[in-house]
Amino acid sequence: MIISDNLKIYVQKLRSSNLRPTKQRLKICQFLFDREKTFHFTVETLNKKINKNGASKVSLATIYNTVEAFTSAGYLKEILTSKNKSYYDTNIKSHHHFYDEGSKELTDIHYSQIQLSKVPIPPKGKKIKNLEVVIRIQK
Amino acid sequence: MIISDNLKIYVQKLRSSNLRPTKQRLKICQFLFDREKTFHFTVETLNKKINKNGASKVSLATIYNTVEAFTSAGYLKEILTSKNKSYYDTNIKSHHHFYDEGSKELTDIHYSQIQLSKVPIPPKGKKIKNLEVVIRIQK
DNA sequence: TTCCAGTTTAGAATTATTATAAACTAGAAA
DNA sequence: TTTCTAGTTTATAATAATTCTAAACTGGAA
Repeated sequence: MIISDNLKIYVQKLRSSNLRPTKQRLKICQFLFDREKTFHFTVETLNKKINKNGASKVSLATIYNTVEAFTSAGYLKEILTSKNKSYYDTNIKSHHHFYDEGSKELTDIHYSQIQLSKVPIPPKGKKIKNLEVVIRIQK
Repeated sequence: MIISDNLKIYVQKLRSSNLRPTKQRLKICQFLFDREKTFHFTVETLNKKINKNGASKVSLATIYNTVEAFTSAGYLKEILTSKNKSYYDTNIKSHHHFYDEGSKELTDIHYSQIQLSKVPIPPKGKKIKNLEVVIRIQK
């Protein structure tokens, strides 16, 4: 699934967000973003995949720190679920999800697949940051 | 905020779901459902409120068991958030939420306030159980 | 080359939830 | 009413996810 070596791009990207391009962050960048399809994950799954067969390990704490930093920087998006675990998505564009209650799997719904014809006005002094739809499905 | 003593109604309601109407369950029913406005809570907040000034305490384990039982029975609805904590809502009707990222508070959005003009077809063999919109707001 | 703020790390601490197993109780049946 | 038992409650232990801590490490400016 790895497309190409976008290392220089990642270095720039990280610098532009005041994140030092460390070995660990670049490794995680390559794993997350060098792919065609978007990727859904939890810290647990990311940790397993990153440290599967690597010579040098990335610590769990760093995985947590990095995911948090990338989310704040806008490179990742947190997904809403009812599980007590954080889910992330490499697709940061406005889009929605199917959540399969049986398999507990998330699938993207392209933003064009859902159209809202009416949206409420936010409370005074607040503005809308984003709008997410989760459609729970079952057999 | 307590409206009236609906004890008999709760006894019937619980029986109809094969839940014995125990002291603890009835106490929780009265607290949750004897009110005009709907109520958002976590197990933590519910535990505090139920045990605030009561002569007899309801154990935390029972709060968990009861909330789980009431959710399965359809008396409560789990709310989708990005926090690692379960949120529940006494409003089980189809409706949506504002989630204030600053105060971390949830506000109901009546279902009529949001209108969808296009909804995707679920994957084969699956059907839609529900559809929830969360609008994140900030200053 | 030096230096230091930013980063990584292992492990401890914390928080939310689930599991366990003994004691209790609602309510059917005697 | 009393007896009996499956369902329920409870304190506590166990587990799981995340955050904290503080010591060691490092990118990159000077």
